[in-house]
Amino acid sequence: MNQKPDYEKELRKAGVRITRPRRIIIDILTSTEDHPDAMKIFHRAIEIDDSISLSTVYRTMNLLEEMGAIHRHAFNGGPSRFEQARGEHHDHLIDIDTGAVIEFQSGKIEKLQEEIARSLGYDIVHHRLELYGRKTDRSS
Amino acid sequence: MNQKPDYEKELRKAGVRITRPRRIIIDILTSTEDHPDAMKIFHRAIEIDDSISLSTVYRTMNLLEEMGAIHRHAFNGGPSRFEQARGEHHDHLIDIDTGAVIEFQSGKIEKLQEEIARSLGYDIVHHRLELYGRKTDRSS
DNA sequence: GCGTCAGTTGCAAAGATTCTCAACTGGAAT
DNA sequence: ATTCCAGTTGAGAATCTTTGCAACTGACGC
Repeated sequence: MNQKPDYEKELRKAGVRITRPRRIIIDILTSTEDHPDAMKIFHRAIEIDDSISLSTVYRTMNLLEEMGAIHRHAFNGGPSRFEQARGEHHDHLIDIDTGAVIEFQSGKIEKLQEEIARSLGYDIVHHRLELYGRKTDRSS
Repeated sequence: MNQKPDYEKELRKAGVRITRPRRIIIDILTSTEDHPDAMKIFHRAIEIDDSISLSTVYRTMNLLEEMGAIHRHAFNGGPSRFEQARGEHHDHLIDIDTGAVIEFQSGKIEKLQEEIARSLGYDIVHHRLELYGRKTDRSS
């Protein structure tokens, strides 16, 4: 139900090695529906291979984030939580009151970003757009 | 040369107290041109009042960020760095290779964001748009 | 298959950030 | 000016994340 992009191919293309810890961590990310934090990923990982270290989880998260394969969210000071960037790129609207994450996408915005970067002499490698909002109040 | 918004008035309006530590920290932020991290702000603060704690610096950063008075940047795993949100709102293009921060603004993008949030039933409180890019390669 | 070497890992330690809680303090009301 | 109390603070503990380094291991060429 959930498309699993071929991260291994992408990783190899990016010049990084496919190691056992990375394979396990990627499997965990591609097969979950929630937004686990590093510690949660670590616990799930050591059930499969108890030699994996928390450092490696963090390092892999940073690696995948830079590649644009996952997104990182931080709610009110808590630890970062991660989510697979499956399929189309999307951005996030975070509910300030509940921490809920709503995904959306806008080709128009993406296009504008490209234009802006180009005019400044840059190529966009990745980007982060987060809207922090509150449910429109219709009562009171 | 650098407009200093009346944060005290804004703070009071938001229902938070104007305390001595906060006044000092805000002064530091409004009178610097760089993007200091929490430790740097802390060191500058204790020169003025050596009773200020690092906790308070962090707490004040979070407070001001939520109010939209400052922006937070995080480069390749390093500590967060802060910047006064002076005048017009602007977004950031971060040079992946050097960590340089280029500011820009786009009314079009802002407007699109509003539209998207409204269509999802939200009012935007604040937002973060960061483009991570690399200088367009004209040689090679 | 075997050797090689740069990329990767685990561990421990350091660094960054948040949290707990008792003591303190703005500022509103009097 | 004095009182009062919710918001704030400092100190240190706890939590989260990155880093240094020696040992290990993919991937490539032979």
